[in-house]
Amino acid sequence: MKLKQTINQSIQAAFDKANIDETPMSVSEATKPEFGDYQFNGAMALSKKLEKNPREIAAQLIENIDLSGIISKAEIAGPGFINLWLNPLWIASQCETAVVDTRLNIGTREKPVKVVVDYSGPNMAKQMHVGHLRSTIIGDTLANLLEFLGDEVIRQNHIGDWGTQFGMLIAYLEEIGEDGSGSLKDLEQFYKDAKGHFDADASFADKAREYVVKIQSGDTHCLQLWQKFIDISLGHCEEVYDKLGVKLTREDVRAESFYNDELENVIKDLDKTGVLQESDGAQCVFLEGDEVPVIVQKGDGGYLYATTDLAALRYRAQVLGAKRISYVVDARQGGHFKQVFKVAKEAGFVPEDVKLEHIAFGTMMDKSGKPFKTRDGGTVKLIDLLDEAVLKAKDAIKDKEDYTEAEIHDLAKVIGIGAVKYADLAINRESNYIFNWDKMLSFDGNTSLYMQYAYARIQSIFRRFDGELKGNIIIGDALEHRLAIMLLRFEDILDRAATDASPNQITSYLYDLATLFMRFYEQNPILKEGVDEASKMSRLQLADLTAKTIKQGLAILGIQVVNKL
RNA sequence: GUUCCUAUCGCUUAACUGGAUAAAGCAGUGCCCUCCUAAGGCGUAGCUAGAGGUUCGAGUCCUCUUAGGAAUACCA
Repeated sequence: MKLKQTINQSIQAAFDKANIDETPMSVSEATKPEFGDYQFNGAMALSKKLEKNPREIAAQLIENIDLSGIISKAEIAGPGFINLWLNPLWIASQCETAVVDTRLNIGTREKPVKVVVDYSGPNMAKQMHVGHLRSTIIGDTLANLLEFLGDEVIRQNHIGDWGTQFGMLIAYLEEIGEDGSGSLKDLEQFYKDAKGHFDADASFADKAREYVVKIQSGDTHCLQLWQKFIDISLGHCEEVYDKLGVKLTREDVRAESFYNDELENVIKDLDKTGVLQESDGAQCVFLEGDEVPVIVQKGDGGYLYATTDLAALRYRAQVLGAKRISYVVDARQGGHFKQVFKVAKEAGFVPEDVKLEHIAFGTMMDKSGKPFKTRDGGTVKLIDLLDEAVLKAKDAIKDKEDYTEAEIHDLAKVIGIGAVKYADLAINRESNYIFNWDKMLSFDGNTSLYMQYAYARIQSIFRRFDGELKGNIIIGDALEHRLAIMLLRFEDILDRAATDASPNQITSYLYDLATLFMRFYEQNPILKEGVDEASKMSRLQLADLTAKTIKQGLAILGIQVVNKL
């Protein structure tokens, strides 16, 4: 239910009736319960334009607000605020509609947008490390979210599978002469071994360099080895995706190498549009206002990542037909994307009406605020981090209840992985993220565990109830009123989170919802003695809708729930 | 040097995009289990980096200052 839009329509109707020929600004949620449910602040904004004092305008509007439908009360306050109270009967009926609907009465886009979400993008020469975590988690959430809202989402995993280091790696793979699966278990080690060999043995180094040229010129044997290497490395990534519950598959992979054949054309076409300039032997595009050019071809004829990105942008806009292209990449590459986007538009690779956005996120830090590293300074492998999360989760729950081994095993996975994801998604994505095990696995505060607990607690109500849900939702007291409105806000929250690509708006909302429910539940007994049947049924339905909303919200974040915790 | 980003309570974050007395959690600190999961709830204390400006109204917009961070020509 698009709650805000619905209220806005009522305000617009009041404008029309009052013969004010303006488009009102949107209502917003009231800042305090005393100020009603929603407030309209537009009277003050119009004061100058209409040459009237704001309270006068507000009074005029209030006379024309329909109080028989969704709004039950409207009051002027302060300099010209209009406080609005929603009709409890209407709220109740909307909740009743939502609770029996599989989509919780959330609409799908009238005009679905074809959107490419580019995320994860691991380098095939190395094991996935913590640096890939944020992109993978945030990107997957964004894709889930847009998908749920009805957009046509195309996931793209722009893996790094090309470049000089691969010559060395496949030369080494051939040298040790295995099928690869053994030594490649630990890519990090394999890379180190290859590098050691490369540095120590001049003839091997020559061979490695030779292999680079060979792959690039399409030598079948070398390409086969390369393909094998990529397959195994990608397999490692898929193991991580699987553990994380991220939906990326092989079909989503459009590797760097995928664009190889296009790179030459990119340069040619840039030249045709006249933006290309030579500088110090390199082919560059100089953008207005930028000191440093975008280099698209090196002095030696080689291409750069800007070239690949341009090819990818063109492919996504023209072949895939995307209208929105979102790159979920570290904030430090902001400058690069700004430039590449500009070049792509200027050169006509991407039509003007296509929205290009860099979904930037901050760096992952350790507890002391330094970049996240292992004790000896190495990068933390993602797979190890996830395994540790599950172990820690196991530790956290093992004393709480009597669980069987199997139950602990399953619970720990859901809790541990959920904790890692939720903690990442719950903060403003643009700020640096301080990784803290104790915090993310805490039962208190805005954590996945609290959300999962809230959900499980509601499920436990239904285990005790064991009957048939019937009857109406009755908004009895202030907490029921607030809870019901909170539930109806879900779609507004999702819409905004989608526009801003900010998952933390979803986590904040879910947390507020869960907290509000706990308060409601504390004050309004459901299954206790003495609760009349009508209240019981009403409260059960609100509980049900709360649980369903939490479940759906977490599902978008890629986090599972459990029935019992 | 230049450009960009950030600055909200001891810590991590909100503030519906310019609206009323800035809101949560953690960490403090009280209180509530004969009571539907105390893995919960209720209290309590504490904040917009500084100076100007725009506006009826500024954490939010503009200018300067300060402090952090990042990017900065052939790596991705």
